[in-house]
Amino acid sequence: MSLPHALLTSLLERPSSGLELARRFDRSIGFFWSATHQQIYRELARLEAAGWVASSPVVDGRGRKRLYKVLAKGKQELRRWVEAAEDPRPLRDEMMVRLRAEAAIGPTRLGRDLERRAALHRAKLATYRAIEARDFVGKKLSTRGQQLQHLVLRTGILHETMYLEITLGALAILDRD
Amino acid sequence: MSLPHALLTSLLERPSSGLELARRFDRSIGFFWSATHQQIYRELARLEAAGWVASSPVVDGRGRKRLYKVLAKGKQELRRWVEAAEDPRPLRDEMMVRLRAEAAIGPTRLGRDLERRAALHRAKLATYRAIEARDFVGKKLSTRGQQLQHLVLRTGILHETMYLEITLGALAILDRD
DNA sequence: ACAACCATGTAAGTAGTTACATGATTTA
DNA sequence: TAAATCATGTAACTACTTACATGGTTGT
Repeated sequence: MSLPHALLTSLLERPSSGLELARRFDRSIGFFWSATHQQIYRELARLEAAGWVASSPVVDGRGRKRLYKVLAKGKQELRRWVEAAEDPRPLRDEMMVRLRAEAAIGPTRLGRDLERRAALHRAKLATYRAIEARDFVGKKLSTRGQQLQHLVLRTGILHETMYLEITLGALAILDRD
Repeated sequence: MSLPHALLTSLLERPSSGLELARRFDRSIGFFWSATHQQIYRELARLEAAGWVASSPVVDGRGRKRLYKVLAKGKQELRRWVEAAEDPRPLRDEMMVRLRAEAAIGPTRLGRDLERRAALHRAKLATYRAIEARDFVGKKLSTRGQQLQHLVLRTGILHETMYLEITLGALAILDRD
């Protein structure tokens, strides 16, 4: 159950409205834990009911806009969750299932989709590298927080690099026929 | 929606009962798409209702045991699914959320759980490497199917190697204080 | 006035998890 | 005959997705 804690983290970094959170999720934290605006609104209501955040209407904002802030109880809960032991969720990779299926019934036209996906991996990689160049390259004496944020970004880069290689490896095997 | 197709693949490799499938899922395909026996029984009933598999009672087996086989329509559906274009599911990594939270509110005792997880990654890695040594090392002239299966296994090895490194990297940052 | 956008939400459905239930067969 | 194991299921719940609804604000 990471979404409530992802929201708490994001709100600690900057108090926001639901839609602002949804938009920030399309970048930063959302790269590792995505959520739609429906999920976010529902979860914000739960966080408020639990006494972890408080909201107030924004007077100069449009319509029903509300600003959410983390309360002390919310920060406590976030700390509890960060320190709690939890097993990693088992790997779920649909493409591995497709590759085993192709091994059983192939040859198929799986290659077309693999090429499309290679392009997607390259695009994500370019995005991550641009963020790294902008925020982290050439800056020394970084704080603990910055080093951790850099590590998270490098995880994304390694992940995409690895899956790009796997995709190209699969294409090489399929093209051999 | 990969579970029905993972089951079709596994049943193509060998016709089985629900429990046998559940057990095979703890090894092989289950490394990439895990499922409990409850899910598997429910899904087998759906596959049969859709006319993709057929089942018959096993006379010498115990109790209500049934053997499931893939029908021609099921094989067709599997081929359709393998060839269909589908975007990769967005990355979901709870630990990345925890690392960002720790960057915001740290220091915490996250390190204890990171060490526990490093051990889990090492154990998975040892399992995968043992399978690789048993099934793939030193065998040449492998078929297309064997090459694909090896690629799937190597993906698992790369994945665990990478997350082990990330975990150790996070520990190095946290231990600096 | 009207389109485009901002902001929050409801409703319905699917996938997956957790806990429990049932009966049959083998083994000690 | 009791315990362990095999085999299949039901029930209740949570997380997530997809489609749609509602009303306010800004720009033309």
